[in-house]
Formats: sequence, structure tokens, C-alpha cells
Amino acid sequence: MKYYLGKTEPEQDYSIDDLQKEGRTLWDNIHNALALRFISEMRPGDKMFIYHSQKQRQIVGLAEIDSDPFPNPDDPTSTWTVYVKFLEKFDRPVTLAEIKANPDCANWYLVRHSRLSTMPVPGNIAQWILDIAHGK
DNA sequence: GCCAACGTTGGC
DNA sequence: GCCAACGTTGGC
Repeated sequence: MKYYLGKTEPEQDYSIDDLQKEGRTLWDNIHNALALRFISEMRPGDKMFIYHSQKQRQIVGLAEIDSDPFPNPDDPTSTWTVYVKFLEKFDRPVTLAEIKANPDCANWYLVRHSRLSTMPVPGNIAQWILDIAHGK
């Protein structure tokens, strides 16, 4: 089981609250080639951290990959999509500032390549995020 | 609101 | 196939 992180802009696009309300959504509108490759590697049961970009800049919750990746029939320019389902909204979000302060994250895409919208999360970082989010 | 980073497009 | 121009993203 692998961890990923998906960015969303909560005010003008989609938020963790929308996902909680709907329960399940199509993760689409991704155009970047590298991000699309990561989506194509996702498998059901993998987890996806939900990150709110722009104003909030923090990881706000966790979702689960709920389908195999497939080409989006509604958008021929954006080849890969998956369904994700809501798992939890963190009581204690993990901020970008905290992530940048952790030396283990220095080479992670979120820090090094800030414009990438969908990326893998190394296991040790995923566990560290979950520990903070769960107040450990 | 500004701008750095970076991806994409199109002229040559 | 190079590269300048341009558009987009997202941190600050």
C-alpha cells in the first residue's frame, strides 16, 4: 500500500469538506505529465493525503484510492483519473511550514517542486504526518 | 498582488 | 530541434 498526496484549492476548486459530504469523487482536471504518471500508478487501497493549497497550505485529511486509474472520457486532454473516497478529516492539520522544518522532507516534491499537484509520499514521511495529525 | 519556477507553444 | 514568449501554479 502506497501513500500519495493530492492538492486542491478549497475556495475555488474542491475542499476536504466537499469530499466528506460527497463521500467519493473523481480526481480529475490534472494536466501535468508527471502528476498523471503518478495517478496511473495508483491502486485501490492506496491512500491519498488531501492538501489545501494557496491560503491554507496544510494537509487536512486522508482519502483512499477507490478504483483503478482510467482515462477520463469527458476530458481527452487529461488522460488519467481515479475515484477517491473520504476517510478522515484531521483534527490537527499538518502545515507546510512544519513540513519545511522537517529535514526528512527537504527532498520531497512538496518542498522541492511546489507546483506539482499530485505526488507520492515516502513511507516515513506519511507516518510522521499521521502521527502529528493524530496528536501523537 | 507579486513573482519565481516551470511547463508548453510556436516560429524559425 | 532550439529557444523565446507566454501561461499557470502556488508560495510568500
